[in-house]
Parts: sequence; structure tokens; C-alpha cells
Amino acid sequence: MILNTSSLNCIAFPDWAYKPESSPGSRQIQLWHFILELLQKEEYQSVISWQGEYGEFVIKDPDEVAKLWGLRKCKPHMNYDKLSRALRYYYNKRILHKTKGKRFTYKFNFSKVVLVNYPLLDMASSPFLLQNHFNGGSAAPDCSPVTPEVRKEERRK
DNA sequence: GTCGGAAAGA
DNA sequence: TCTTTCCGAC
Repeated sequence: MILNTSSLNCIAFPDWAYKPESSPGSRQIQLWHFILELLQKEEYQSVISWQGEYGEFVIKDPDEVAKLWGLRKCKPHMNYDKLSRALRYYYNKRILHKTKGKRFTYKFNFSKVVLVNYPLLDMASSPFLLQNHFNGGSAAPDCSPVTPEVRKEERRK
């Protein structure tokens, strides 16, 4: 295939995540955005990194991630317990879901994130598509189950 | 560890 | 609206 192993290290991070905000709604830095930011930098690979399937990441050092997040938000008492609660609120929004059975492991719903935040994105220029193709190119490989809860959330927005 | 309700904060 | 804080339940 076209992709070599070295490119795999940094590929799972499309440019759209750089954009500070898009749709009218986001003001402050968002947690999922911050996570993506850490994921994008090699210097944090011992703290948090992509692992497993596309979109899946592992928090190797929960305390450190919480500390960094607390620093960014000026919340000196941040910890993983509270950070993870914020992540759990993403489940219904279908930005993230839990990879069950794997400790500290979550998975991004890139399709959802893109659709919601960057509807006019030129997909062709994003490595996201490339990777998707690499995995077999199924249309929506990482959709969270659509529970009634989710639908409720969807309607509310 | 993980989940999700409840309430308060920015 | 998106967390932050607290916490009982599993």
C-alpha cells in the first residue's frame, strides 16, 4: 500500500482539528479538541497516544493528562475522575465512545465530529479518508450505537 | 475503572 | 452549552 509505517504515526490526525472553531456554538477550548491536540504531538506519546483501531486512543498516564487539561483550563484541582466525566458526556453526543474492556481507552467518532463541526470540509485533502481507505474503506466503521438517549440528544440540538 | 444523575460554575 | 464537582452504584 501507499502508507508506510512511519507515516502511520502521525496520520490519524486530520487538519480540520486545528481549526479553533467553526459552527456558531463553540467558544472556549473543548476537551475533545484538547485531546486531539495532545494526540498530535509526539512529545506526549508516553502520556496519550493512538492505539488499536483507527480513532482509538489510550490514556497511558491519566494523572498527567488531567494535569495538562487543568493547566489549560486553569483548574488546578482537575483529575482523571472529573476529566473522564466530561468525556462520558461525549457518549451521547457521539463524539466519543468507550472501548469496553480496554483500560483508559476511548475511540473518536471521526465521521460524526467532521459532520458536526466541519460540514464543508474538503474530504479529499484530509488524511482521514486515506486512513479510512487503508482500513478497508467501509462507510461508517466507527459509529456508536444510536440509542434512544442519543436520539433525544440529537433532537434537542 | 466506569457509569451517569444532579447541581453549580463560567 | 460544556464542563466541573461530587458521588452512589456496579
